[in-house]
Amino acid sequence: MDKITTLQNPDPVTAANHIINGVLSDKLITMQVRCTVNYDGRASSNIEEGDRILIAKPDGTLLVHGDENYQPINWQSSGAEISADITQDEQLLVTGETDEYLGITCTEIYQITLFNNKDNAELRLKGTEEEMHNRIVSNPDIVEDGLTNIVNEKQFAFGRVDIFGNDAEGNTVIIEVKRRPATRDHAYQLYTYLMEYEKQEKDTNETVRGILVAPNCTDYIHEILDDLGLEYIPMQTS
Amino acid sequence: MDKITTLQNPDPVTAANHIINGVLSDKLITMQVRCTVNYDGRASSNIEEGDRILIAKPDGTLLVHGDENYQPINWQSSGAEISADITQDEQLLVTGETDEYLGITCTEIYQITLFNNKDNAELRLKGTEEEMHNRIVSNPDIVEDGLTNIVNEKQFAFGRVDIFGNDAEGNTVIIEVKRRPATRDHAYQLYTYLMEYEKQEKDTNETVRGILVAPNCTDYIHEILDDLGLEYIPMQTS
DNA sequence: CAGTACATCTCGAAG
DNA sequence: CTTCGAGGTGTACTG
Repeated sequence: MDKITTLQNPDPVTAANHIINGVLSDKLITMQVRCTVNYDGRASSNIEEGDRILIAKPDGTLLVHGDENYQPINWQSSGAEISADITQDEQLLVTGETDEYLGITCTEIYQITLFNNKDNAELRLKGTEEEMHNRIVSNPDIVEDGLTNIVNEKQFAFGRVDIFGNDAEGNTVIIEVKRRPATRDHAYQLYTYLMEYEKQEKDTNETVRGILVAPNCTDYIHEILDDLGLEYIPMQTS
Repeated sequence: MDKITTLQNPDPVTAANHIINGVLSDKLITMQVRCTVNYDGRASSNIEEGDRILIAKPDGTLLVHGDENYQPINWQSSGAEISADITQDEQLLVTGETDEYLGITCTEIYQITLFNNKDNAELRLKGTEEEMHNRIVSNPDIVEDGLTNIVNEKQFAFGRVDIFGNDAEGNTVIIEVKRRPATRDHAYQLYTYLMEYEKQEKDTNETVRGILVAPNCTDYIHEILDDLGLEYIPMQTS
């Protein structure tokens, strides 16, 4: 069978049949069309007529891409039931339905491509937060010399601490790890852990330190950390 | 000029010229190819050979879509410089570069489509957080009877409080509004505001309450709010 | 330009 | 099945 089946400027009925064909045989479908789009679900929207690219995937993903931006202008996530019909005024209507509705009414159909694709490869990604955790746990000295009793992902009533342990002086250390430059929210999260730990878990005479580990930190965020009595240690993702 | 220009099974050199042509004339480019993908930037990744769809937009967006999921398996956001070249072993290499690098090496080129699209339509979306703010400010009773001195977006040294005011007993009220179900981060944010307000702003005898307004809240989040001495008020987006 | 917060977030993993 | 948290999050808006 051919990898590619392409129709150019089909009439709506031929187009609908072609699409249904592609959906039934698990093809990756791409269309260049002029269309209006209506969405109703978690939010609702509709868009005026324009030229767009549609992608329908065998897993039920339906994307409407315009001429700019990473994001589709409208979409249905995987799991939708994709179908094609003819409206009363003889136009192609492509729909993706779950409990939400996405309808694409096509006034012009420039091209439809069915792609009989094969893709078994898997993506391997490096530089994740998990990797940073592992590096710290296996060698805590990269955060600070003398850290001991390291526990990864320690659960408390108030939340789950990324890395928990003691410093060289025996003080309790709560470490929050981020793979992105530090933000206010990161500071708030660590601060809340510190306060709640002190309220719920702290022994008398126990001193608790909060350390934010991230690849970067602006002066502004550093001030917030200072205000909140927290420390910052830089660490790259890889 | 034609809306659509399509090449099927071009040789790599013809393909590269066609792509460069499309980029220079601001076309929306779609390709069906067999390729490997390498990414290096905020993270890094590579993925083995497989059949995929490429989309290159005139704003510099470059998407590599597989046969499942809303998300591309790899991409470059708008602003990238898209180009096409021939490798030493005579293969088509499509790249998108900013300070990050995305390289797509094509071992098979099934089809390339240039789409001379026109899209001036705008999307209108309903159900935002701003709407919720407005509803509360114009009628605070929907949060709680007797709220007064309501200030929207009040700025403090420690951050910007969504809604600030007094309750019927004259206590200070800090309200954080979310249009989505409450999360841990929302609780931590509000808690930090409360603590910092008490530390920096509170008069003697002043009592401060923190209220999280959101359309929904799980038991787990409600426990966290309870632990932190915060309140939750449900409110729908529309 | 950085900082901030929303999003029809998506998506995978864990409980 | 829901819940939770990360993501190369992207995106718009404010100062």
